[in-house]
Amino acid sequence: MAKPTFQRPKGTADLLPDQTVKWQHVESTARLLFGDYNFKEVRTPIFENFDVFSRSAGDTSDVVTKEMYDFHDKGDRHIALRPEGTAGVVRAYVENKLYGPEFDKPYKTFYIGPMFRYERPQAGRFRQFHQIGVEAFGSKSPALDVEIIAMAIDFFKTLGLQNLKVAVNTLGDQNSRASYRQALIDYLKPHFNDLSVDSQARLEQNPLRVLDSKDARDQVFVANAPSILDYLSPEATEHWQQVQTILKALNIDFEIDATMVRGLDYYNDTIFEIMTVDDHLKGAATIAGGGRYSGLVSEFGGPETPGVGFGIGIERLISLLSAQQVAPANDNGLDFYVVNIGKETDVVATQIAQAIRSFGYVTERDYLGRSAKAQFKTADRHQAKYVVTIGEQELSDQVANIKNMATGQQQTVKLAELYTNLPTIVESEENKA
RNA sequence: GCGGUAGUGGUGAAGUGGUUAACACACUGGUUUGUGGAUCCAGCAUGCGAGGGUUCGAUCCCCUUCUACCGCCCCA
Repeated sequence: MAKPTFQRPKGTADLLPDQTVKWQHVESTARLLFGDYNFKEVRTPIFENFDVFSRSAGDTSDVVTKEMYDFHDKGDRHIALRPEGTAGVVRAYVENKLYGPEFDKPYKTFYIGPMFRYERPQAGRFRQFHQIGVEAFGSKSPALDVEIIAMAIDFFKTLGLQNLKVAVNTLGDQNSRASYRQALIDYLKPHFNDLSVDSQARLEQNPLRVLDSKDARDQVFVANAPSILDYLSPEATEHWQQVQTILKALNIDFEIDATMVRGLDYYNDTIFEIMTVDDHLKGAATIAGGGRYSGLVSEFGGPETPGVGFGIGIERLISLLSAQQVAPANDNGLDFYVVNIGKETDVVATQIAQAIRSFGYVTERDYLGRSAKAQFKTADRHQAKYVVTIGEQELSDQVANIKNMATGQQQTVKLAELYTNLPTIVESEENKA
């Protein structure tokens, strides 16, 4: 019998050091930049009561009906791994009474962490994936919508991304949306039999989704479908106009995509997506999506409070970064490598390595008792700038050799000197070069 | 949930129903015993995702399963 082998769960990934540098870069950039916009980080549980998500995302959304990663725990509680970040943050906002008068409005926050959806993995899609998301509660200002879009773009530009497209649309307020919904149904009903099977179902549950269809049969009708823009209430129109005015004032390139619909049911008014026009990601071109919502906070028992936010897919973002070759490379160059020869020098080798590290130099040594030649090869492979060599003779003389790997020159220094004055020695070496 | 392609060592990969599973890279050791990037030499898969089956015999044929990749749905 072979030993049982273990594989990571379907749709998950192990991120190894050459990947984690990129992740750290993305995350630290987000923390820095979002901080500039005065957004503060929150960390909420990665699992919640199932109802937190089913209540917020909408019962007809695919996320709830088929993609929820849920289970019953030992206390028979119905738990779900979060499929997106907004619901948990809203829950926390209400539970911690962050709508209280002592908190700033809008309450601006961001989060970074794993999300889970039970679906078939494929390009840019995983069962555990990660999002950087932001939410701002308590203001209906269109300026906030735009600021959030601007912040996302700022973030991508800071990372060095190019070829991005910003698509914006409005869903209108509750009334606009309801009347548009009816208009759409009235328009599509006569063509029911010519629609794709998927769209026939969508027409019943969420007719706006038909607009999003990629099926050629549907697109024929979508092209001539009534536009949401013609059904906006005066308030919704004003909000929408103001969003565009500010976007233009900030010189943000955007296009209005009247057929854009977002997957989660809670959105209204402004929605947007940022996607790449690189064909690298193809089916996963959208790297950020978000919009304005209302009703969520009250749904969780808080006061009626508007919100705006977006989510960025970190996997997709990093894959784009790599494709556009703006991802940071892993730098595993060493400052020092300690070569020790003979078993007797094993203890002092560690003492030397520790002393060098205490000055802040990246230091490695050999732990396998290998030959001097082998140790030098390793030092070279790791591009060590200096190699410190110590053998039995040096040990009894209380000295060590420091070799500058670039020049090949080697000098002998007293151990006491190395322990106390290494930076000075290094400095004089660097001045020579 | 549906459809398609694939699965050989650390990596890239060749391969065939039948004795020792090419080649390359990487790695390790050596080229007179304490010093690096070159050359040369040597070592490195009882194993061909897993489990069954067919067969005298299977990495190569069949079934199941797992996983990855691609597409649909949907989405980050």
